Amino acid sequence: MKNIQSVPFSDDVDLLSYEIFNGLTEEELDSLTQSMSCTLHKRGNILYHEGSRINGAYVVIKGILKIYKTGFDGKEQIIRFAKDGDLIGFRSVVSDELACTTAKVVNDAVLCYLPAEVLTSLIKVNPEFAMSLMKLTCRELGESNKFLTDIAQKTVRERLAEVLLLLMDTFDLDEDGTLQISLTREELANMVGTATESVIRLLSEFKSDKLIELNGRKIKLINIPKLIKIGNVYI
Amino acid sequence: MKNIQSVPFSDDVDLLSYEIFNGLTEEELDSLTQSMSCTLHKRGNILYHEGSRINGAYVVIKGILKIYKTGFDGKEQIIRFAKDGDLIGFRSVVSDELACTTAKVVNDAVLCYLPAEVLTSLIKVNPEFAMSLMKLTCRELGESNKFLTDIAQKTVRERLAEVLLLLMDTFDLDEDGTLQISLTREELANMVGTATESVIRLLSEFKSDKLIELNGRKIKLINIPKLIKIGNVYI
DNA sequence: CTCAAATTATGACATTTATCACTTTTTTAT
DNA sequence: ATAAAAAAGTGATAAATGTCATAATTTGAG
Repeated sequence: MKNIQSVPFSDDVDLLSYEIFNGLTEEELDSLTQSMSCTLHKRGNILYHEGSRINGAYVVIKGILKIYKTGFDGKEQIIRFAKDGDLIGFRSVVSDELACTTAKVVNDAVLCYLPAEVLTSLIKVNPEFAMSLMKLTCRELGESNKFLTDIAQKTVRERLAEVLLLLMDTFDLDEDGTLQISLTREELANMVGTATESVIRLLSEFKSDKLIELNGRKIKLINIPKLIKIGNVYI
Repeated sequence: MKNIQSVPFSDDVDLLSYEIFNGLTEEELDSLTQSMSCTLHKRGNILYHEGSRINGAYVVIKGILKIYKTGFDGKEQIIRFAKDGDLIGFRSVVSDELACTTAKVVNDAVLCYLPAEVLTSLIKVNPEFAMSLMKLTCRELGESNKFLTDIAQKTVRERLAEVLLLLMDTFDLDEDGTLQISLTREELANMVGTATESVIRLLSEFKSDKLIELNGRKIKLINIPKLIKIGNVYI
């Protein structure tokens, strides 16, 4: 069994390159580097479960994770994805509540663990760090509210177009316009908030309408302005 | 015209009694009291509009406001209500973004204005205050994600039951079990994320099923356990 | 108090979306 | 390489919800 889900990661990691740590002093960064342990996590590995107690946050060095909630009937609702430079799990650490989401590795990831004490003491010692963390949370809150409104008011078709554009913004396209992330139809459905079959049908429609091209899980966006129009996305 | 939408409010306001200001020192509280101006706002008054720049936050001393986003077709989505002791508008101040919601007075309110500079300097000077503000935001984020999942996965019927219970938790019931807040059917629909007609029909159903009693905008909850069951609400 | 405006209510109907049952294709583990 | 499992795809159908039209009722400004 490939049950070795997390193994030590030895490469040097340069924390400074991550936006969140901008405000830290030289010494703070050094001691932070000391107290962090980095591990490699395989696809499918769950970092923490909704409802569990978290004793620290993770810095995503590499890879992709999905952050989702589980509805009462077991269906996942993907809240967001985390990628390089993102800090996950700190919401629960800060608010001192149980994890309200599950974090699962989608693309193999290198993660550095940041113990709660270290995080909270940094917040208390370095106001600039506290401020940037707060900014982060506030932005997330803004996005969450935006998405809430979309799910409440837009049709599934609109939301799917929007999600494709969101994935483009988050993970970019490669040279030929293909989304750099590949998700199952079910995962797409869990982002959009609909049934898997609905996503399958709508993707086919988008394909017939020459908005996208499909190649297994690879989605190539070929008419972005039209997708923007369908999704009623203004930026 | 009753266009006098905001008038000075002279009564003494005891900031200490609000949870958010717990961590402040005597002096900080004093100077805060100095720099704040309190005003009375009438029902219907809009404090700030989505998309506008905010130069400060407001402490709600008394009254109720609805915080909502406007969808692309003009339909409101109520994100939450603010009442005594709540701090509103600080998300935009902290994240340094335009307001992503509109705040409108539902029940006449006394609000104290807290200029951005004062707020940010407090965050930088007092780590405990920063921490409690961050906790607040993190909790809000948790709630927003919870609601997002509910809207994505639950039926309108379930969500309406849930919203009634949420209103009970937020605003309490009076002696005979009636919700202390009265909203129009449209406002309820804008919370639930559905059409006004659907709310009207479902409320009638709940009434026939002896779960609630209706008296104009007053809603009396008479079978809370059943509402919990219908709404799939676990606490 | 009075009247216009807003809200509530209701029925008929259209549309969207979910569900179920099943086949085909792809992925994954050994 | 191959079998088993997972995912993708499709059609038929049901259920939920939105929309529109219109009437009744309530609210609130003057």
